[in-house]
This record gives sequence, structure tokens and C-alpha cells, in this order.
Amino acid sequence: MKNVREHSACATCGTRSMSVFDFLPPDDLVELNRHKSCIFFKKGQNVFNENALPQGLYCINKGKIKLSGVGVDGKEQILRLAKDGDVIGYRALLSNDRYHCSATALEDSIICLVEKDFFYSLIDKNKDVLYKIIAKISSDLKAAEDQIISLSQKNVRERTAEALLFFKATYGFLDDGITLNVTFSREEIADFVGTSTESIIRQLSEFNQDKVISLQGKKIGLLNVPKLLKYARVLD
Amino acid sequence: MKNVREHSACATCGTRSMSVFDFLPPDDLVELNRHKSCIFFKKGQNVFNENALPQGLYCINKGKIKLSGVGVDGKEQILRLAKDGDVIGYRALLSNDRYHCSATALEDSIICLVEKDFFYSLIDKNKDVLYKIIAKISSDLKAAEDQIISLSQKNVRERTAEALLFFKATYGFLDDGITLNVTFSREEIADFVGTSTESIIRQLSEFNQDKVISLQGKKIGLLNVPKLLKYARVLD
DNA sequence: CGCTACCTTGACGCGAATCAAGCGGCGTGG
DNA sequence: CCACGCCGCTTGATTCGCGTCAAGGTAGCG
Repeated sequence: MKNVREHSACATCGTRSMSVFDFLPPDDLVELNRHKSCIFFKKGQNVFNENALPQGLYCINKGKIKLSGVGVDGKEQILRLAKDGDVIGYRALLSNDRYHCSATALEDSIICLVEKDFFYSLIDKNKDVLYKIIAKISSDLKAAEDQIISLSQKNVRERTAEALLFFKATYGFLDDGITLNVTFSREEIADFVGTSTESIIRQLSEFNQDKVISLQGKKIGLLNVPKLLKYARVLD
Repeated sequence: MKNVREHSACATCGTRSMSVFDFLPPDDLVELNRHKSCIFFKKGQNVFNENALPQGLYCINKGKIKLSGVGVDGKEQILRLAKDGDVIGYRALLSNDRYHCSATALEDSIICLVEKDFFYSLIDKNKDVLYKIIAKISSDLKAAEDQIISLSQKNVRERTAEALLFFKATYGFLDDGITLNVTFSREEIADFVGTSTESIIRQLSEFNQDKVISLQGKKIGLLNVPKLLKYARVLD
């Protein structure tokens, strides 16, 4: 029996253990491998666009993706962030709908596209995958609702602190244990926090002066996480 | 064979056709009837509370429910609204989690509670129900993300107009075709829009002076929906 | 009939958006 | 290799939306 291999084999994919396809039976893995393709996206490229019809399920093999929507005046709002092992585009797929946000690579990324029909057949027979995706949507909803409360009740300082902590929770630190393992433009941070670029710049430089964070270009270091937590007024 | 009947039989329930239990096979209907109980909630009573563990799935037979969370300073934020035929509490149930918002009756309501274990077995064998609930969560997520964009990009006037249109879309009008078929306190409207009570009062009275809405106590009439749409800056 | 909860209006002040201008780095092309 | 130009970053000045505080009105209910 020959070892089937494509761009990178799902069976040996190190990212899979973090994904919804963890614990997939070997047979399904072989099939999955047959019905997926790997795509490379350069930083800034769009994985999919708002209002487009889904072609399949996107699985991030390696990279960082932002999901964002645009308001009436064209201003962007970052809604979610995704990393290695995350799947994106499942909402539109499951509800047989168009994408209602766009996905953009924050850095060069490798993404696997699982064919739509295969995905449907997979969740049909493999409940485990389906329930994992449901759990994902549920936690997205929870996060979105928390975000709603933050936006309507917290000021820019608090939301900025929250955002920095969220970046840390999502992407972690570099080896130094301080610097965020992700870079955004100031405008992107503003689009995440829901404020203006200038306000973000002022807030970051204030945190910088307070020695709570360090700034060197786009590299942001979290020097004092407990204080950030206090600034953000989060309970846990 | 005896006709099994409890508080109100699911088989003959008029609300069911609007719910996720539409098209349920007769056998399952009988079972559903056995595993549910009807509960009456007076206006203002809580159906369930944030952080509680779900006992089952709540189905609104007749009534209006608000789902709301609280921010760090105790201020409430209304996250969703539910009406006849809607189910609530499915997110916590599906992700085996605690409720992360509270449900409160906006008026006297009759609500059926479907036992947790029966619900699990039902969605396990009846994919139709499961997919309907997934579609529900998906649309909740979409709505939440739209709300995020609104909150971060629109001002109080625009969001208030949006809210009024949303109330109309959810609960409709009274027979006069003008008056909203729901009443909130000014504070509740503020908690929905994400602003202060005073700001809502001022905004409503401005709309009132512009003859876009009419106010008589808590009764709100939408006199000029197209203009409200313009105020809200919604596209469709 | 009086109390309480809710609604309303006005005055004030702060946070943050906006506008405007200068800075710095980086890539491109001469 | 340097100069120019563009884009993102930064800072200051100004404006204004809206949250907050305070006070008074109204309606429903015991």
C-alpha cells in the first residue's frame, strides 16, 4: 500500500491535533487529504470576501488571520482573530449563507481548503467534528456578546487594555515572554478596539509612559500584565 | 388508546409550527410532550440567570423575553430578544456551559421547558432540529457582529433608530399598524442601544418632534419608517 | 392619598473624534 | 548611492457628542 501524500499530509499534520479534525479516524483522514488543497496567502491577501459564497472550510495550517466587516461609511471592524489550527468560514457554510465578513492574512499563511461537499458529508457521519464546530460557534457568540458589553460600557483606555490582553491570549508571546507574537498597524488595532487611529496611538503611548507596555515600532511588549488587567477592568 | 394531554399538548400547539420543532415526527412529538413542562412567568421574572447551569431548553409558547448580560459596573446590556416560537438557552446547552446571560420576561409569558437529556437524545437522532438550532446560533452570531459594528461606528441617534426598527422587525405592530407591539422602560431601551437613559429620552423626544415616531407613555408608534431607515443608515 | 418608581428637562464637563501638520522609514527610480 | 515620494506614525488644537449630576414632574399602586 502506497503512502498517499499531497502538499502536506493530513495524517501527519502537526497542526491537526489543535483543530476540529483531532481524533478523526484514519479512514476519514485519508479522505480528508483527498478533498483538500493547500493555499499560500501573502500578508495582506484576502482568504475570502464579505458576501462571497463559501467554497469550503478553511483550516489554518500556519499563519494569522483577521476576520473583519465594514460599516456603512467603509470603516473596518475586526471581529475575530484566528491562528494555527483554527478553522474559519464555518458559519456561512453551516447556515448555507454568504460570508458576512472578510478574512485577511495578517502574515504569510498556509491555509487548507476542505471541499464543501466533503465537509458536509463529514459532519453528517462524524458527529464529533460537528459538535466541535458548534462549540466553536458558541464560543464565538459568547465572545461577540462580551464585546458588545465592552463596547457599550467601557472607554477607550479599558478596551485598549482588553485588546492587548486578547492579543496575548490568542497569539501569545515571543520567546522573550514579553513581546506579543503578532504585529498590527495602529489602524488595525483601532479597528479592533472600535476607535480612531489617533486615540489608539495616544493610549498606547500613555501605557508606554506608565511602563505597562513597551513600544518599538510595531512590536508591543506587555511589561505589566496585572496592571493591564486592572486597566481593562476584567474580573477573572 | 388514550389521548395523552398535559398543560398543553405539543401535537396541537399552534406555536410549534414557528419553532425548531416544526416537522417533528408524531412519535417524537408524543415523547416531547412527555419530557416537557409548561411554566408561567410573570412580567419581570427571570427565566434563567447568568452563570446558572441549564436544566433544559426553554421554548416560548407565548410571551416576550429579553436576554441580557451585565457589565463590570452592574449596568445591563440587552443582547437578544425572543418571542413566540423562539427557543432560548440553546447555546449553553449545546456547548455544555453555564448561561452567560439572563433571560427575563418582558410581559407575562408561558414557557415550556424541555428536559436536558431528552433534548440531547432528540438532536442526536433528529438532525433537522439540530440544524435548525445551528442556523439559529449562526444568525445570532451574525446579529451580534452587526451590533458590534453599529456600536463602534454609529452614534446614539443612528443606533436608536436602528433599535426601533429592530423592535418592529421582532415584535411587529399592534392592529393599528403603527404602534410597536412591545413596551420597554426607557432604561431598557437604553440598555439595548448601549447608552444612558437620559440620552434615549432626548433622542425619542427629538424623533417625536420630527413626527417620525409618536409617544404616549411607553407606547411607541413608528410614523415614518423610511425616515427611520435613513436615520439608522442601514443599507437594505 | 401618599409613596415610589419612572420619566423628563436643564446645565455642565469630559472623552474622544476630527482636523491639521510634521516626522520617519522604506522602497523605487534616476 | 542618494533623492524623492508615499505611507504609516505621532502630536497638537479644536470641537462636540453624550454621559453625568441634579431637580422636578407624573403616573401607577398599595
